[in-house]
Amino acid sequence: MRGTGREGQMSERTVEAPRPTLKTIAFMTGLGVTTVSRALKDAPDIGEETKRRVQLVARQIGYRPNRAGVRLRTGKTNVISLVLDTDQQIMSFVSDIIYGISEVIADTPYHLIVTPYSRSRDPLEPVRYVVETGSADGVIISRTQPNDPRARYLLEHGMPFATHGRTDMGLVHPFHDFDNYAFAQIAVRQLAAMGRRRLALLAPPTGLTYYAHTVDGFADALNEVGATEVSFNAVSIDHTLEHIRGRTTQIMRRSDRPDGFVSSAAAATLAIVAGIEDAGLKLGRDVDVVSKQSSDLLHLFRPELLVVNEDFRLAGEELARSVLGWIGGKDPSSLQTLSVPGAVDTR
Amino acid sequence: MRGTGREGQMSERTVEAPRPTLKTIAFMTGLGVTTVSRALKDAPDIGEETKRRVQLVARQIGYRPNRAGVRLRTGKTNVISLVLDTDQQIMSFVSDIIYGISEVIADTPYHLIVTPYSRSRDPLEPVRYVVETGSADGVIISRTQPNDPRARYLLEHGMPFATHGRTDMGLVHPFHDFDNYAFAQIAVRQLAAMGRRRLALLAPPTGLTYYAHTVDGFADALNEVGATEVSFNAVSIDHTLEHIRGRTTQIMRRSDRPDGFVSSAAAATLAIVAGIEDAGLKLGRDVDVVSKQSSDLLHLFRPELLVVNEDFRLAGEELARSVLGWIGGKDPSSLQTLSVPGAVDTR
DNA sequence: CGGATAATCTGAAACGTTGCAGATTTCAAT
DNA sequence: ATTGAAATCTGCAACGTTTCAGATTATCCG
Repeated sequence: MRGTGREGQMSERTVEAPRPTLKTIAFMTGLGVTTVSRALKDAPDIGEETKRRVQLVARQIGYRPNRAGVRLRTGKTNVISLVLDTDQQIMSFVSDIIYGISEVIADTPYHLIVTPYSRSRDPLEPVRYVVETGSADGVIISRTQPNDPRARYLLEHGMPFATHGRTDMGLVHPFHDFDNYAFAQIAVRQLAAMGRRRLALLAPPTGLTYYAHTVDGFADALNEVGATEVSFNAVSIDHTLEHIRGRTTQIMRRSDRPDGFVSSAAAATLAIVAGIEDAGLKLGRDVDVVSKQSSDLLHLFRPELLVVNEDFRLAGEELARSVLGWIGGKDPSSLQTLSVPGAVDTR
Repeated sequence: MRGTGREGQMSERTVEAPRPTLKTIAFMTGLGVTTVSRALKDAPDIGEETKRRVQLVARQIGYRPNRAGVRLRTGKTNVISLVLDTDQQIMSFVSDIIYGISEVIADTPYHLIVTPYSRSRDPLEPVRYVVETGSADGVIISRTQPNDPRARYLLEHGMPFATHGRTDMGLVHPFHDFDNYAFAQIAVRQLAAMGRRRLALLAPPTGLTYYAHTVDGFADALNEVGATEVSFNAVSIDHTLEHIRGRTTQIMRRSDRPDGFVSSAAAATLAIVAGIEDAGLKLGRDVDVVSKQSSDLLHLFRPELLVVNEDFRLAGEELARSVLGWIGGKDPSSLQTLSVPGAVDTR
């Protein structure tokens, strides 16, 4: 349109008005910068008319406070950091959580930044980074452990956070959790109601808090319905699908094989079913499987599967609300939510 | 441990040394702040020994430049913004892309911030926000369209970016794309080699660039192998799984039903197979399906499925490298990568 | 009318960083 | 010795914001 041809990557920029600042508004209104600043935040010592005038102008010219300025002056970053485990295999939940968080912070000044870490390295590292550099006002962590060094560290350093999953350290902090005790319980009850008596559990990895919840719910319900457990302990949903599949086949070839499975993850369930069929057995006839899932795919896979839904988007929303609440000064103990599973969906 | 009990949420904080700044180092070394600043960035007008001294001290006390300070002064944010469509259903790719990006920026000063938007709203909104507020040094966008207003806008405003998928506007910018033309082509060839002659394509949504690529590859290969197309145009992978399933059943009940499918997404493939079976037909006998997948699940679902893998983590890595490259001054035309699919995995 | 009080506004300083325009010192060439 | 250049270092100012400690004006009371 304009220019001679190769202007170089950055130069075609049209002449733009520089971004308006407080100074701009101050000049336009004839007021001092301080007054403008205070007027915009509705301070009591500014005249009503002045406030309206300033706010009108600000809106008209599309004023947006400069984040770096605010951050430098006040230390407030308006950032939430989501700490993610990069070498996780079960990834489906990540996007849902992110979407959930996004939705909640959409009409706040907050930004979401993703802070990855590798489980093989120091799990404290990302959290320490955030605290030391003050790069966020709040943190969300997942894969929570009963005695979670990250939660302890954040608490000690006064950094607001929320955990996905509970801890068990006698410390109070916001969390959101899915009631995995209830999940295992209703799963077992469902299987028992279908006449299944020898049940195996594919549990979460042992280190995480919800491992214990799941195992407890499973055990208590077994007891309640008078069924017995077929040990499947050596495996968890963190193992590769190949591994789960192989171990399932093994266990299904034994004479004392289970006639029911409870699976804590959808992907793992695919492997379990494959393993069952590798052993020449049939789902729904020889064995039933209750599985958690976070998106509605398992019924397409095998209609016979029994599923319980876990909503990770909701988790993201709750987690975001919790951190924001804590940052906003609410009592952490009031920011704890537990999502109870619905009934088993047998389709 | 210490204290009387209820100290309130923020107060347990141990007395911490304030974060070191340039001033701290200046004081410790007896130098001026400017000198320290310049020494840390290895400027030519600072003595060698001084540099070593300053850098040593900086490392010892764990100096980390204050991002707000840098940003305020220089405008450099050290942030990459990933613009995401929040009401996307096929989500599996999100986490992979994020992990890929994270991996690349891990040993750079960059942070990744996720900027969500709802497709129902103005797609230009998030991109405009980033440009207007200068909240990132570079942007990554997905769901790229042939004539993409976001890419055009970013280009016009001199904001470095990379697109996941190509555009077709005669403008040059970095991108990473999967070769969907090749995918459709080898899929068709594979089906033809298995004796399938009446093929249907479950394509990407029409608005996106890779729709055309896929359709072209499909058509060209059909022509090459002398097979015919059974139109499946009214559906795309963006439809609900229920919808795809129903339409598949319909088409499979027709007398001129297809004996082969090419599917552009794994989740959709589940629905296609369900639809096929709803119609009383059998995968591998009556019909074969070639599907793209991004994680290795489809073979667990039905071993008969033919799959081609698309690596979204790689995409994330390439996209991150591209934006960083552009920010770093590289020629955009040198930052375009195309990922060619491997052979069809028949297992 | 003096003096207090309230209401409203304001400049200066500071947060941490970097670019600019010197300042100081050293040393070689004249 | 004088000049000049090179090498090395440094104050100051500015980025945009908020807090602090007033300043100014208007209003009210006795």
